[in-house]
Amino acid sequence: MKNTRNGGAPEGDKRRPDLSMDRASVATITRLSSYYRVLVESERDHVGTISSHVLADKSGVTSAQVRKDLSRFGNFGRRGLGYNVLQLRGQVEQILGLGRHWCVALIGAGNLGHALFAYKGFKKQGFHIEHVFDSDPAKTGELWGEVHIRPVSELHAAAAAHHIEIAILAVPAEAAQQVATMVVNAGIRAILNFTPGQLTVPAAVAVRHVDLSIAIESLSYTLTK
Amino acid sequence: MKNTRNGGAPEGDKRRPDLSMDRASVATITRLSSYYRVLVESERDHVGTISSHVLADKSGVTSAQVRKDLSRFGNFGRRGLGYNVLQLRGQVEQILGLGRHWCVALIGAGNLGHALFAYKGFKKQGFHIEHVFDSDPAKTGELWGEVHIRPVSELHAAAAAHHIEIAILAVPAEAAQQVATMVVNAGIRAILNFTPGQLTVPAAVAVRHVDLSIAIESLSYTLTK
DNA sequence: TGTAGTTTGTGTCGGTTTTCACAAACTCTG
DNA sequence: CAGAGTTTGTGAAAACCGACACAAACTACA
Repeated sequence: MKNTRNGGAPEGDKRRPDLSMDRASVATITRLSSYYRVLVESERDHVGTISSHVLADKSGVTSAQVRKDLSRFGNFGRRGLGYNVLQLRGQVEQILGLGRHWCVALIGAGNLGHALFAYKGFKKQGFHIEHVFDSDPAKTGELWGEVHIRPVSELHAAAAAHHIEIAILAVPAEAAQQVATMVVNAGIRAILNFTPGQLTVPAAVAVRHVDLSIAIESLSYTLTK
Repeated sequence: MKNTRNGGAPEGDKRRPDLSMDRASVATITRLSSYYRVLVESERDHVGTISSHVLADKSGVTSAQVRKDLSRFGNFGRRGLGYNVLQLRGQVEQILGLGRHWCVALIGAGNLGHALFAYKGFKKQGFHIEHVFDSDPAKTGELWGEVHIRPVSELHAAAAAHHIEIAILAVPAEAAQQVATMVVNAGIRAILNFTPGQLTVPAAVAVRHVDLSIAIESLSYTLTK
């Protein structure tokens, strides 16, 4: 139905209504997320139009970078004017796959797990942690808000029954690989990994690594000079 | 016969006993952190020597990458043999500025702040959260382990008195910039930022951004395809 | 000692990403 | 409506980064 190239509209319409093209790099997507945040903020402040320059300043990149990034997905701007905040927010939302409901499972109900569970940023963008698992029988059965903590052995069944799409790993380092394998076997294709160290998973599974130690070590290096 | 270790040789010696040279990229430092983790693990398992190939496999990169990264800081390996685990661990430790005591302040004693405070990975690598601040009077005065939560208004004085080197920001988004400015004014030159959005600070201040939402949005994009 | 095997360190190449710079497209004002 | 001013979109250049491949340096063992 949708031709990927130049639109079907004859009328000399050069616009590309395109939304999903060949894979963009993680760096590009990360920047899009920043733009998105700025756009939401601008929308809240009733800003109607925003230029690549302003968007760039607020996101900490160059204006050329903003234009290149956006033009990869379509011609969203108006020359001489800039970008319509409302429209662009919608476009970026669609590109990033936001604006819908994602079913997320949290595995590991320790300190970090609890903080992630309570973090409002996830839910605000459609990522709902509706299932929590832990291997510790002492934790199992606990009630967090409306969510019961269940043993990880139930992960497989729950994933199938509730269509869990993303797993957040917040377990001890020793258990990380084992749990990751369980997640994969449960049919979940995306992992947000908060454990240190490398996870080995099939190529079809997407992994994003958030490593707290590495972040602070990078600071330490900079300070040491 | 080049000198292998020591290196007391005067000039004409091509070796670089160098430890800190011109800025390496954040990507390089991030990989060094991964190597470091593998080295510590290997040391614990009484592995005496490790090749770039093995180190690469365990870190999820190519062996050429490992050698390039390490050779940027010195000639640590022995051809035909590999790297001495003990020595290399020490070298990387020194490059990253680990193996010493860092005085860290945590600002924001909410859920995330508490999880970060309890995270053992920091202390294990020398980053000691010895000061906790919060603006909420309800929190102020609470005792976490041996650390009293103090009002942020005391940050400036505490930073000077105790030589705080790194600040971890875990405050609500709205307060982020304001608190960051306070941190800078207190003379702290490194910030590990867990709040969403861009911080504006002088160029002399190092900032590393850990953005939970952006990480999960990148997954969402990938799943959306 | 000599020779076969191993592994590092690095020059070089290829690809990707970012920046630059400018024409085209549009707005705005008088 | 015309002309001045703005801003996008995008080729082209530059910078950056990782992979490759191989000589040099070392080990190991007969």
